[in-house]
Amino acid sequence: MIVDARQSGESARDYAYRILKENIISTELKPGSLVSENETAAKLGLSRTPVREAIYDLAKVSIIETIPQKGSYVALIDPKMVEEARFLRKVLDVAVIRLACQETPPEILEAMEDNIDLQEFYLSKSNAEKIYELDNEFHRLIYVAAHKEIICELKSNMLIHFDRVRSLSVETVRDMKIVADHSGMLAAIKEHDEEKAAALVEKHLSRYHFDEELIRGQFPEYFK
Amino acid sequence: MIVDARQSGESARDYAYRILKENIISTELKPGSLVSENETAAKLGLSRTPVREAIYDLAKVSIIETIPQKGSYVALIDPKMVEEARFLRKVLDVAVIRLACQETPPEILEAMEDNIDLQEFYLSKSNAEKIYELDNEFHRLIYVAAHKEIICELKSNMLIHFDRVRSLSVETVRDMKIVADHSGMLAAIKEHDEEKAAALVEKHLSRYHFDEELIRGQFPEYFK
DNA sequence: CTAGTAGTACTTGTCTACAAGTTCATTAAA
DNA sequence: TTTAATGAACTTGTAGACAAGTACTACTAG
Repeated sequence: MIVDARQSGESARDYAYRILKENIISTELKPGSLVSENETAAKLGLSRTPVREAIYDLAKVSIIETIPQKGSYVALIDPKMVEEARFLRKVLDVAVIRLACQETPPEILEAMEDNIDLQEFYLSKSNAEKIYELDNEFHRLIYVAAHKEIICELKSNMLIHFDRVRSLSVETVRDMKIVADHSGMLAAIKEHDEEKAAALVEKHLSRYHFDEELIRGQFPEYFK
Repeated sequence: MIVDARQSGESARDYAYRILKENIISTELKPGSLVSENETAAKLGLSRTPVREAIYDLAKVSIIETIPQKGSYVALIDPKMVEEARFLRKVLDVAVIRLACQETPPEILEAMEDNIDLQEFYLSKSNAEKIYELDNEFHRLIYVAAHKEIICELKSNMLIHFDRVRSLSVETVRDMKIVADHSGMLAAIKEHDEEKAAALVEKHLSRYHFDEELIRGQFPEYFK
């Protein structure tokens, strides 16, 4: 497990959650592997309690399976679960961008513009990790514009299933297109064009296609 | 706080979660009131650990607010949060019933029929509580038909905001209509009529209108 | 009488110990 | 050799103690 330092102001629970989530998405913690509360606590320099709470959070969206008195395991990749995550994202993203088209405060529009500028900057630097972060933040801004922050939070937990298979896919020229998609979405929001925005979101999400057969061929032992 | 007995097979955490949720929805635990981990643990005959976990779950959907070293409080009724819950329910219910219209296994259709029969039975007995349970179960069956069980679970957590204001509203002749709505939905699913089903869901949800001004007038101190 | 301070009684955050169950390897008996 | 029993080493579930911070009360000094 890759453990980077605890950020200042981060509670033990949040720290454990962040590290576990990162390691599950990157499959540094392999699907099916045991995540012991004690072992994790030792690695993070914490006690069991906050680690346990973080594991429980992850278990709530079925990305970790806890069997009483036996152990907590990173869930195998379950195409049904990936589909649930994809579905949730699509349905909510479309519904929320429609709201954002109706009204988005100028300061959010500015934040979106700044975000896209940064995306283009890191695109020129080929910094995929930064683009990933900015991508998430851009979509979160749409939820903020629609006053749906809690829903955004719920969605992001479920998205772990999605992000994990995404991290297993070899993607090359995708970043350029997604930055362009974001520009299009911002334009649609400014123009109050719901239909255009909704169509863009659908197209955008289709870029994160999950080629199950390909990944299953490469990592058959990761699948349910 | 009203505490009924722990069900067999129910973990301490689930028990604490269930009791807290019921008391928050019924406003037996009043908005703004303190929910002490120690006090709750004592009342339920548990230790702090499972109670703490339950409180944390509720805090994740902002129905409880925990202030470090100060206390955990039942959230005041926040119209924004009620709206987020209503929005989540509407968007997901519509999307999911569309899927169910495409294909629903016969055993689920049977379960839906049985459920509606029971609703009609309890309607004749004027048993509102049983109808409430069957209502929830009916909608859950739609999610099962669409293979979206986890999403249903996520939704139900958020719905606490919605159910709480619902429990504050005096509703009289609503039950008859909602049972009829359910029959209509089942028919639409059988006929694979997505548009009809979606329209019915929208109409159905409009019956749970939240008359903010009325409730605010009655319980101003419950509001944010 | 007022202002400030110390103390008390709470709160949550974290840690540690113990209870109870599972798994697996080792050992002894058939 | 095979099989069954036993115990050790794990796991999570729960409980309770301590740390640290907040709020309020009562007392003391001016």
